[in-house]
Amino acid sequence: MKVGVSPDTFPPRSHEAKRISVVDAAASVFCREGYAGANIDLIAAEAGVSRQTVYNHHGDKEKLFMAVVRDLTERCNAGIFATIATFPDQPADLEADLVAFAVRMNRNCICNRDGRFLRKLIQAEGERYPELFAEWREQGPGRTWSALAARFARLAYAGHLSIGDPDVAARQFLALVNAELQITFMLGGIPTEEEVLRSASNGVRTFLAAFGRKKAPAARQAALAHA
Amino acid sequence: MKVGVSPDTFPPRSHEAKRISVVDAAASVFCREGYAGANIDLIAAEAGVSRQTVYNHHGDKEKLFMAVVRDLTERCNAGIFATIATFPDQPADLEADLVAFAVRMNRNCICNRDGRFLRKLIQAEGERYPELFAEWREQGPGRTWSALAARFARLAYAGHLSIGDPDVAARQFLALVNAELQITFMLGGIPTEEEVLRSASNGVRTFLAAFGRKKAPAARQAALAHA
DNA sequence: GACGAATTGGACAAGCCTGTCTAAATTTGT
DNA sequence: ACAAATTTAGACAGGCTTGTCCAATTCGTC
Repeated sequence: MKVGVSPDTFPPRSHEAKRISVVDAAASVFCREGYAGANIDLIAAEAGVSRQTVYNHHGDKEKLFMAVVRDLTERCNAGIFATIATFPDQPADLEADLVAFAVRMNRNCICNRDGRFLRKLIQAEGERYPELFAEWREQGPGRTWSALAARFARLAYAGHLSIGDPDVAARQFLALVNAELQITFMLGGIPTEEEVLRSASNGVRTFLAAFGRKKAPAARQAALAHA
Repeated sequence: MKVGVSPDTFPPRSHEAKRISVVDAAASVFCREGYAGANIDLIAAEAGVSRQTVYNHHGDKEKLFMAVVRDLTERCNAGIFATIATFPDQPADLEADLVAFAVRMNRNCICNRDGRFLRKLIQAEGERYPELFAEWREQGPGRTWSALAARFARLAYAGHLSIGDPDVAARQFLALVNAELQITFMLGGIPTEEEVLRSASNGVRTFLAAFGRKKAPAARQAALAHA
């Protein structure tokens, strides 16, 4: 309607650019100040546009907030699935590969701008907009865990791991590799590259101690039969 | 000054009762609405006192907020250490005892009112009041992990566990037994008793698979020697 | 260069919130 | 029962914020 959409050129250059700029600034301010504390004037200033432009593009504060959440959800999910695609299916060195994967997951999905912002908005406003975040819950963690569980199941099937329930293993993997970063996340901080690596290394070591392929599966099955 | 403090009687009965009532209501409202969105009138109404009484007791909104955080921090820490005191030092059934401990930890420290409220306030306002929450960080998680690590070290020393770094093991224990509750916590929900139990059971099983003392150390070492 | 759309800055009303003040009512201890 | 302290309801000023309106300006396009 508004955009003529000529064939091979960006029709609304600065228009769309400003829209994005507003959403980005809004994400930052909503996270820093909370929904109630966020100030439209501040968002406009941070986006480098006038207050009126914010209203032109997004209607009102609540619609702007929803646009922010949808935007972050979409980008985060894209990042997560792109990262899961790099899961080591045929590991040369399983421990090293899993650590590298965990570090990628942290850097690209959890510690980056979108991840931190979305997490904070969910925590702060999740109860106020249940339907808005229900969507995130299904599209995000739900699918993430399934996809990751499938990868672990494949590793188990190939004999690299010894896993009971792949869904449980996937959740525990994520919990383990982030175990030492919880406090930093809680306070909104960004862990250093070294902290991420150490947490991932320790987590993967424990994960493999629990699920790593046992060299003597017969003995293990015998022990289980005993019980 | 204000309180005469006669020897053996509670000088300000309903006075102090109202103060507590205000702090409790304030905790609830601050959590639900965020600091900026919290409304003193609403807090007063929820506490069953007049707005003026809130100001009489706590001065202004920011002081009230600090009182809330200190209150929650204190009670949470007390609960945590009371629960850690119930750690199974001489376990009859290590797995069952650790599961029961994890469930207690969840019920008494993490899922209860104070725990949920404090977590949410830390997440939402931690960056705005660094010094306020730095205190929590040192007194809470710092000491919790040390205390828990000491308990695990003792179990290891007694031959019940095989642990490298007790601090890492303590953090990973907490991460594992809460692995399946993360999403619920994020959205401010309260997991059911059954969910808590399942997460704890799965977490402890994996924890013991990684750190449990092997029943047949000779066979295991033989297998390792094989490789 | 000219046209139309988007943007800007500012003024503006309406509403809400904090924090103070007051006089009346209530509670507390003696 | 009395006196002091506390609590209450309500009014109130001051400040801030949202969302609208409008005239002037800038920008992109033809």
